Amino acid sequence: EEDDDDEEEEEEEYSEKKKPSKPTPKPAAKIAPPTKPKPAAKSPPAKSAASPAKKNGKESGGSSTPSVLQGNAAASGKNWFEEGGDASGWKRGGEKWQTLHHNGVIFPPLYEAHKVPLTYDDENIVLPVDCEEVATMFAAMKNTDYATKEIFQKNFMKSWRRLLKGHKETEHIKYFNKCNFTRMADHLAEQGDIKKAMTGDQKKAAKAERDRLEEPFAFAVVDGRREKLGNFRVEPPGLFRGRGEHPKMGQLKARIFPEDITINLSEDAEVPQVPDIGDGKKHKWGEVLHKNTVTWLCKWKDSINGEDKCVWLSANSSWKGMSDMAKYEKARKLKDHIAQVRKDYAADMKSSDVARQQKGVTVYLIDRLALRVGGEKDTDEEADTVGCCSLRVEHVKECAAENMLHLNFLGKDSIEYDNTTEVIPEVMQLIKKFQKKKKPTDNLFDTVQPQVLNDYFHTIMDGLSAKVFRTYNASITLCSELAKTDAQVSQAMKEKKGAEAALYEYYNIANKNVAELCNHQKAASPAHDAAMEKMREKVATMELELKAVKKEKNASKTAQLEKRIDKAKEDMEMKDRLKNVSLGTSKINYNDPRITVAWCKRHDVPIHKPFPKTLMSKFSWAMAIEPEFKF
DNA sequence: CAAAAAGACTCAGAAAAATTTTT
DNA sequence: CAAAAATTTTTCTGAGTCTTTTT
Repeated sequence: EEDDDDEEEEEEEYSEKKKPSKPTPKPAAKIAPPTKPKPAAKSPPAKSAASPAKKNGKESGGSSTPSVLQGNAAASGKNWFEEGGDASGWKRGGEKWQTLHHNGVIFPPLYEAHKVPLTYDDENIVLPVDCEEVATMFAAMKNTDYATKEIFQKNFMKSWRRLLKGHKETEHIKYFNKCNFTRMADHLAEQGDIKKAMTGDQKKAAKAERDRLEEPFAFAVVDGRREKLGNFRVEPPGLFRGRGEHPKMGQLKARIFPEDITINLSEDAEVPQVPDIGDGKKHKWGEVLHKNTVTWLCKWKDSINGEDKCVWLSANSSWKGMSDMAKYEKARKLKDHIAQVRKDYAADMKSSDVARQQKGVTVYLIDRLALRVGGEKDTDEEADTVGCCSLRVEHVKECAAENMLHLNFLGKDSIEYDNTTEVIPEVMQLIKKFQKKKKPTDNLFDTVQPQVLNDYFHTIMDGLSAKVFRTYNASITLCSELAKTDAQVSQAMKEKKGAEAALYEYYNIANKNVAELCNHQKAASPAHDAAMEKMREKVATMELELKAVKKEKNASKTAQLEKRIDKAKEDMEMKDRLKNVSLGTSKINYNDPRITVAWCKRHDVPIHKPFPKTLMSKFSWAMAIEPEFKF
C-alpha cells in the first residue's frame, strides 16, 4: 500500500498543474462569419418550432423559402428525391438552408442525493452531494470491466479527489483500495428493481409522459419542412468510457450548462428559451449564430477531449439522405477511375524513389484490403490504434507462405485486424524493404501521410479520398455477390427453408462477406456458447426421433424430419459463423441501399427483411430504384 | 508558406429498449 | 396464458476521416 500512496500523491501534484480542459463558456465572443446576405427572411412558418403545425401531422410548407437544395420538390411538398431530384447540389461548405427553426436541447436532471454512505476504511461516510454524485457514477460501473482497470481507477480518483478535497469531512478520502462502494451499488440495484417492478401500464404511461415533454425538442423546421432530430439531449456527466486501452478512461466528463451551448438557427427564428435546469440560477446560451453552410443545430465542447459534440438531424432527414446519396454516387464514379489508380500504383512500386514506392503500396492496401487511411494519433491522449499510413513495422507478422501478407493491428475502436492475404510480389518485397533497419515501433511507411494520399486522389477524381475506397469496395462486393443469387440458392434450398428464408439467408452471407472485408466485428454474446449447446441437444433429440421414425418405415415423416434436422444444423452453423461479425455497420454505412432494394424486387423478398423500420426511412430515397440497378 | 488546430461530418460497437419466441 | 429468455432494433456517444482556418 505504501507504494500506492506515494504514487497517488505524485499523480495528484501533477494533476494540479495540468488542469483538465474545462469547457470554456465563451462570453458570446465573435459572431460567426456572416451568412450570405439573405433575401429578406420571410416570416417564420410558425410561432416557433415548438408548435410546428403539429395538428396537421405535417408542416404546411410554402411559407418559407426553400433552400437551393430543396428545389421544386419542397415547393410542391414532396421529398427531395421525388420529382427527379438528386443529391448533386450537396457539397461541403455549400448553403444548406434558408430558414432553420428549433427548440434547442434538453438538459439532464441535476443530481439528487441519496445519502447512502461510502464505506471508507470501514467507516461509513455520507458524502457531500458533489462527491456523492461522482462516487455513485463509479458504483454504477462497479461490476464492469472498466472498474477493474488500473488506469480507470487512477483517473477516477484524480477526478473525484478534486471534489473530496473541497470538504473537511472528505479530504481524508485518498486511497482507492480503502473505498468500498458496495452500499451505493446495492442502493442502485434496489432502484433498478423498483423500476423493473412497475407494471406494463405504468411503464407505458411513464414513457408517454416522457415523449410528450420531449416532443417539442425532437423536431426542427428546415425551410418549412418538419424534420426529426437525431439527438437533442445534452450528454449527462459521467465517467468517460473510452474504447480499448484509452488513457483517459475513468475521467469525469463534466456537466454541460446552457452557457456551454452554441445555438445555430436562422435570423428569423425565435431563439429558444433557456430551460430551467433546476439550480435556481438564471442561465444564458453560450452563443447564438446563424450559419447556414453547416447542418448542426447546437454544439458544445466535450470536457474530455475538447472536441465538439453536435446536435444533428436524424438519419432519415433530407440532409443526411442527400449526403448519403452523394456518397454512394461518388463511390460509383470511382469505377470509372479505378483502373487509373491501379495503373498508377503499379508504376509507383517500380519507381526507385522510396516515397513513390510507399505511396504505391499504401494505395494498394487501401484499394485491395479496404484499410482506413490511418491518421496520426497522440497516445498520451488517445488509444494506440492505427490505419494504413500509421502501420508500424511490428504490425507485419512473419508469414512463411510466399506472397502472403499477415497484418495484425488494432484499428478504429481498438478492434483487432488480423488477416493474411495474398498480395502481388512487388508489395511483399517493398514491405520487407521498408521494414529493414527499423525498430518494431517505427512507422512502416515513414514518407506517406493521409494528406499525401488524398492530394493524389484529388488529382484522379473530384472529391475522391481514401475513405471512398471502403464504400466502393463494400458496395461492389455486395452487388457482385448478390448477382450470384440464382446460382447459389438452389430450388432444393428454397423448398427446405421456404423461398424467402433461403434467399434472405443468402443475402446475409453476402452481407457477411462485406462485413469481413471491412473488419466489422462485435463481441460474441455471453450466452452464445450456451445457445449453441442447446441447439446441439435439440438436433440430437431429433436424430434419435429420426431413428424411431425410420423403423416405422414412414417415408413422408422421415423426409420431413430429415429436412428439419438439416435446417437446424445449417442454422446452427450460420449462427456460429456470425457470432463475431457485425452486419449492421456495412448495411448502414457502406452498402448502397439501392443494391439491396433492387435485389429484393428481383427476387420478391420483402424489403422489410433486410431493412427494418428505421433503415427503411433512412433509405427512403433509394426505394424507387429499378430492379435492374447495378452499382 | 507549411504545419497545426479547428471544425464538420461519417462511421463504430456496446448497451439499452423493444419485440418475438420459447417455456 | 404469462413469464422468461432470446433476438432484433434503437440509442448513445466515442472514434475516425478530411476540409478549412489559424498560426
